[in-house]
Amino acid sequence: MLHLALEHRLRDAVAAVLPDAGAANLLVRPCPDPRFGDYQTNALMALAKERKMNPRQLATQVLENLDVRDWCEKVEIAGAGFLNFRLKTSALELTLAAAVRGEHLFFQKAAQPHTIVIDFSSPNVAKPMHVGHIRSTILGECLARTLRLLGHRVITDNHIGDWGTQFGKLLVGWKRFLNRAALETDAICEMERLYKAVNAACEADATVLEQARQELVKLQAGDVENLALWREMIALSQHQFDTVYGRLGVKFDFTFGESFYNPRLKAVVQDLVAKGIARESEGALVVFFDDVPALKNHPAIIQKSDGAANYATTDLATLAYRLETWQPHEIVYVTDGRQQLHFQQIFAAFRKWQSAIGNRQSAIPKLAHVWFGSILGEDGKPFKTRSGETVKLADLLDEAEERALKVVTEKNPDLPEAERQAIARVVGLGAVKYADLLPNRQSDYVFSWDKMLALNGNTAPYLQYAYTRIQSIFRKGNVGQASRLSPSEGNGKSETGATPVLQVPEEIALAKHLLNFGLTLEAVGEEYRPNFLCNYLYELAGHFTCFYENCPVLKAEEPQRGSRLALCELTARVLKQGLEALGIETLEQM
RNA sequence: GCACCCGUAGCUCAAUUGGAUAGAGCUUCUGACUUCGGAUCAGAAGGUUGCAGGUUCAAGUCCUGCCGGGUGCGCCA
Repeated sequence: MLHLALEHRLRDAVAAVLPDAGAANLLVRPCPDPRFGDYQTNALMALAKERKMNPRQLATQVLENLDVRDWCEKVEIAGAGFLNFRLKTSALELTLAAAVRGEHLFFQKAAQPHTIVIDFSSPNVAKPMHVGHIRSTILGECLARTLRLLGHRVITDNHIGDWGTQFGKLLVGWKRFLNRAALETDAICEMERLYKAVNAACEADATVLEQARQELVKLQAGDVENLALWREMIALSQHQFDTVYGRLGVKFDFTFGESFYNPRLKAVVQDLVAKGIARESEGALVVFFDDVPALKNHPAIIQKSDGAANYATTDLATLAYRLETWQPHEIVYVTDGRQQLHFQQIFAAFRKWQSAIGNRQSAIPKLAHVWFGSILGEDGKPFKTRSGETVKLADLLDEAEERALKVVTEKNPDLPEAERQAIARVVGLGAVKYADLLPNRQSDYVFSWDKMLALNGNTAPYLQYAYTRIQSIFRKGNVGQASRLSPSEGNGKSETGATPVLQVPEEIALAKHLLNFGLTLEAVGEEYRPNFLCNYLYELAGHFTCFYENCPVLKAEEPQRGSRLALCELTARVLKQGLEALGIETLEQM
């Protein structure tokens, strides 16, 4: 929070010394070690180097023009040219007091809100959602929530796989092997069975394969019966998606599947050819990237030699649609890392296309492929069930809740069963999500029930527990909801409406960490890395427990009691808000 | 063969434009007032960041080579 103010003043000071210096890299970040101070900037060293200046001398000059007396003790020059800032306790108290009054929760909305399209989850019709969809879904949802929290206009779009060659086989299966009763019991399971049955039949009998082709051609030609069946398959699948998303708390603004873009594909291909971006090669229409070294040997096919479009065509049409419909600043794709080459091609082709159209550089959105690694089993190989099948997402969530219920029952056997189940749902789902968000997204991670449901260590239950302990203080102290913080009050009348007065090191450390919530949210949004937020919240919980161990709240005398209650309240609100950004719920007790 | 990603403590993972003495958890060991919830906390132990060079005031991070692992590579998505 205050780092922004410091940054602002730093820019002024640098501008006074070096009027032509760019401000973009003049960042103020938390110190890695509290002994150096609370915040630092190392930007002056880079700046000095650029201009072949003596870094400490530059630091001295900047310091002469730097006025941060409102917030900081004496600023120090250290090492090769760091500036170290140490916050005044009074500045901390003022910032906390503003938060108590509900003026902010340690973050600021973006000064210039962006429109950001996020494409994630993307399951396939007629197939069960499985673990392969979990990271995309959870990461995408978290990014959407975080960016919205920061004030951006976020548009989530589920690009489901509702078109393609598999429907030929599915239609054959539907017409020949459909078991209506099974379809009503478990539609996805039945459709999966049909697909497998036809696949097997195709291998045994080539005429079945031919039938599948014909059904596909009929579907593509708009055959009424096939279209109706196809729509039914989508509707049944959507029902499954909705169930899973409902459990996960995931919502989409739009679900424009691949088929949505069918009517646009021809025009896209024609335009790419007309603009000289795609050309014929071996019967197909292909985009070559001679000017992009990494893609020199990887051209993209946008129309197969049989005249059909493929996924590259659909993705380009999708980009064009999003651009003309929403004029976004950014379009973000959350998929696994294996699609890196594909998205490089799509992005490169799209840029060529846009500049050929004559779109100005500034009108072309930033395109980001937010990719992630695989989920592995404890044996280090792709995560599968014991029998070697992919793990269905619904089963995984069931198991998470079951395992959480066991733990809850063990810890709290006296709670009524319904309550234990409600807790188990929040704890179990939170654990799964957190386990997915905590690792750096680009690394593969090993799936472990024991680790994610562990009650200590860097896990969701630990954070949820920290939250419930705070709530417990309020219950015990009879500090009801009504008398607690709300944006409209905070005139000091209520017990927690008191202005925090920071006296002991644990209070100060906790307060300083609260201030960095916004910095963390911004980093998550800029780097698309929710693990920054996970680690921030874990550290926050750590600072809180340290405070909790050393600073009695309810037993303290006024005004310290009110001040500490306010610290508790602010911590609880940041924990709740942070977990909410991760898509994880909190509980009053567990 | 080419391209991309990864290699950090016994294990699982962090490390914010390259930034100061590489941090957590698990495990092990030692402790903590009938405790505002012990589902907790404090402390200890654990490292030549795969190897060898290079750039830099500063390298886990950038460059080159090598070793080991994963993934992808024109008509699937």
